[in-house]
Amino acid sequence: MTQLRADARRNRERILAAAEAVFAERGASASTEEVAARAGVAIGTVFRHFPTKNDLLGAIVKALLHRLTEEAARQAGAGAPETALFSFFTHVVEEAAARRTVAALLSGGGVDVRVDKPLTQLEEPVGTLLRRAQEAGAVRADVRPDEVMALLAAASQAALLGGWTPDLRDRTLRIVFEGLGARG
Amino acid sequence: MTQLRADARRNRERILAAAEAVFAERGASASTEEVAARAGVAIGTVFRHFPTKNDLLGAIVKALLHRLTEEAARQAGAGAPETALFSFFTHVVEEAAARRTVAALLSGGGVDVRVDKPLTQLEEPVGTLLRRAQEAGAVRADVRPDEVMALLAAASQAALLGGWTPDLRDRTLRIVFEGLGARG
Amino acid sequence: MTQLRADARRNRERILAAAEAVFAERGASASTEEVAARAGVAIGTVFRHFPTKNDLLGAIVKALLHRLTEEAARQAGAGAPETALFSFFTHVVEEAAARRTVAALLSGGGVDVRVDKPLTQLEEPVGTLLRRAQEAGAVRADVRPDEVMALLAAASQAALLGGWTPDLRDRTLRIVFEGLGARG
Amino acid sequence: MTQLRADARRNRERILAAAEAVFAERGASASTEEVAARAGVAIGTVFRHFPTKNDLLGAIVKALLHRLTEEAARQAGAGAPETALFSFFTHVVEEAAARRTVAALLSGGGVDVRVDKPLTQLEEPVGTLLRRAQEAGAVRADVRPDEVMALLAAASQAALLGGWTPDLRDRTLRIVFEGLGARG
DNA sequence: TATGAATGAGCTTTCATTCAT
DNA sequence: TATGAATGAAAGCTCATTCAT
Repeated sequence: MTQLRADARRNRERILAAAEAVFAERGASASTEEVAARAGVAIGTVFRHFPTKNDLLGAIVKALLHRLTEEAARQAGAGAPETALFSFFTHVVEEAAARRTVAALLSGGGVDVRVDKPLTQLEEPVGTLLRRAQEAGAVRADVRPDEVMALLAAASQAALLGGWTPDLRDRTLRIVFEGLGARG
Repeated sequence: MTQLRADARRNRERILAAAEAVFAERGASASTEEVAARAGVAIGTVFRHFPTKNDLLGAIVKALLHRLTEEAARQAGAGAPETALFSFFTHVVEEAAARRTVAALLSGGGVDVRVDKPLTQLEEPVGTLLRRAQEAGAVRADVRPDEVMALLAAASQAALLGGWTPDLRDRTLRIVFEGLGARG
Repeated sequence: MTQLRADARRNRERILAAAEAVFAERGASASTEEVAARAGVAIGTVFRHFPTKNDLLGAIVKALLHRLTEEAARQAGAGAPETALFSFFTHVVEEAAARRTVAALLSGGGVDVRVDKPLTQLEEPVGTLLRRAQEAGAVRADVRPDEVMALLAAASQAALLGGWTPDLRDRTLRIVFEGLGARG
Repeated sequence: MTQLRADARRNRERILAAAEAVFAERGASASTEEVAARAGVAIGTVFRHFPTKNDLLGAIVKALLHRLTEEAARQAGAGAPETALFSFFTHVVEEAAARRTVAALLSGGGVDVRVDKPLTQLEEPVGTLLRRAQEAGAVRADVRPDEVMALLAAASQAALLGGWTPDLRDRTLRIVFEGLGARG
C-alpha cells in the first residue's frame, strides 16, 4: 500500500470517525452524504477513500475488531486469569452499548459486511482468555470458544435494548458469568 | 370495521406471509414491491392493506408477538413449573433462528416499529413463567423479569450468528439456564 | 337515453352534487374517491355513472352551463333591458365566488373539459341581453358579445382572489360596467 | 450561498426555462419527469435544484413576479403618467396570453405556491402607477389599488380564453380602461 | 345495479455512485 | 487530491380505472 499523503490520511481518519458516529446514531441505513457532512468533507472524498458504502462499513468493523482484539490481548497479558475473560466480556458489552456497530459486527452484520469472517479473528484471543480461565478453575472445563462467542454476540445485542442500564447490565452479566462459572 | 370480503382477507394473509418470508430473508430493507410479487398481488394491493411499509412491518411484529405470547401462556398453563420457562426460552430462540423478525422485535425493532411497547406485552407472561420457576426452586430467587427479557433478546440475536447449529444452541442455552438455575 | 331506475337517478344526482362540492373546495385535482365518499356511494358507482373522471367534470360544467343559460334567459325575459345584462353579470360573478367551477368553466377548463364549446352555448343568451341593453342605450353600441364573454370570464376569475369581498366586488364591477356604459 | 458552479447555474436556468414551458403547455399538473426531459437533464438534477415540485413551481412564480415588478418600476420611471398604468396592464395581459403561469399567479396559485403573498409585492408598484395616473387625471380618483389588482387578475385570466386574439384583447382592455378613465 | 378490492402506470423523492471541474 | 453537481435506478406511495362478488 502506497504511503498516503498526510492530509489524505487525516481525511481518511476523519471520515472513519464520522461514519462510526453517524452509523452508531442512525444505524447502517444512514446516508453516506451525512457521513461526509459530519466529517466536513465533500461526498466525493468519502468515495475516494472508500469506493463503496460497504467498504466504509467494512472499515469500521475492521477497526472495531482491531480494538477488541487488542483489548483481548491486553487482558490476556495483564489480567488475572480468573477474571480476564469476564473483564473482556464486560468491556465488549460496554462498547456495544455505546456503539451500535459492535452488536452489528458480532451478530454477523445485518448489512453485507463480510470482513473475511471477522469473528474468526476475534475467536483466537477469546479462546486464549477462555483457556486460561478454565486452567484457573474459574470457568467450567466443558465450555467451548464458540459458546463464548455466541454469548458475547448475545449480550452485545441485549445492550441495545430499551431499558438497558448499568444495573440491568450487571445483573444480566452476572447470570451469564454464573452459568459459565466452574462452581456457582 | 366491517367483515372483510373473503378474497380480501385471503390477500391480506398472503401478503403478511410473503412479507414475513421476504423480510426474514432480506431484512427489513427489502422492498415492498418484492413482497407484492411474492404474494402474487399488485403493489397497490399491498398498500391498500398496509398504507405504509411500517404498517406492514408492524403487522408482522404484532402477529409474531401474538404467537409468542400465546406460547408463553400455553407453557404457563400446561408445562411443569420447573421447566416451562426454559421451554419457552428455547422456543423463542428456535423461532428466532428461523425468522430474523424475532430478533428484530426483541432487540427493539431497528425500524420504527413501535407496536406500543411490544416487549411490555410479552413481559407479563414471561414474568408469570419466571415466578412459577422460582416458586418451584428451579430459578434463583433474585432474578428479575427484565434480566430474563434481556437474556431472551440476547439469545435470539445469537441465533442469527454464522455457525449457529442445534448443538451450539444447546450448549449456549445450557450456560444461560445454568446461570439462572437455583443451584448451579 | 333509456329511462334510469329511480334509485339510479337519485345516485347520479347525489354524485353530481358531491362532485360539485368537492371540486369547488379542492379544485379539479381532488380524487374521485373523495367524491364517492362525500356522495355516500362506492367508487364503482361513480364510474358506472361517469365512465371517466373527465366525464364527471364535464357533467358538472354542463349542469352549471344549463343553470347559467336559464338565468340569462330569465333575465332576458323578465328584467329591465337597461339592467338585465348587469344583473346577469353580477349573478355569474357571485356564483363564481361560491363555486370555483364557474371560473374553471369560463376560463376554458384548465382540465381538459371540452363540453363542445360550452361558451358558445352561453354566448347566445348573453348576446341577447347585450343587444337589449344596447337598444336601451345602457351599453355602447360598438361592444360585441365576445368582449362581454371575456369580461365575464375575467370577473369570475377575479372572484377567486384572496381578498375578494362584496365591497371589492362592487367596486370592481362598477369599473367594468362603467366601461361598458353608453355614457360614463 | 456560495456562487454556483458555472454548469450548475446553466442547468438551473435550463430547468427553470423547461419548467416554465412545460407548465405553460400542460398546466401545473405536468410531471417533473417531463420537465427534466425537456431540460435535457436527469430527474435527480431537477430535484437537486428544487427539492420539491412545489419549490419548482414557486421558483417560476418568483421569477415571473420579479419580471413583472421590474416592468412596473420601468413604466413608473419612464412612461408618461397618463399611460404608464395602461401600458403595464397591457404588458401583463400579453404575458398572460403567452404563459399560463401569469394567470395562475395572479389568481392565487391553484397549487400551493405561497411566495409570501406574491401579489402584495406587486401591489406596491401598481399602486404607484395608479397614483400617478390619477394625479395626471387619467384615472378616476376613487379607484383603489385592490380594484386594479383584481382587474389585472381578471384580464390575465381572460387571456387564456379560447378565442383570444389581439383584436379581442384590445377591445376588452379598452372597456376596462374606459371604466377606469377619469372621463368616459 | 351497487360494491369495494385489485390493478398498475406514474409520480415524487432518495441516495449510492460517477465524473467534470 | 478534493469538490460537489449530475446521474439514474429504485423506493414508497397515489389514484383513475377495472372487475369479481
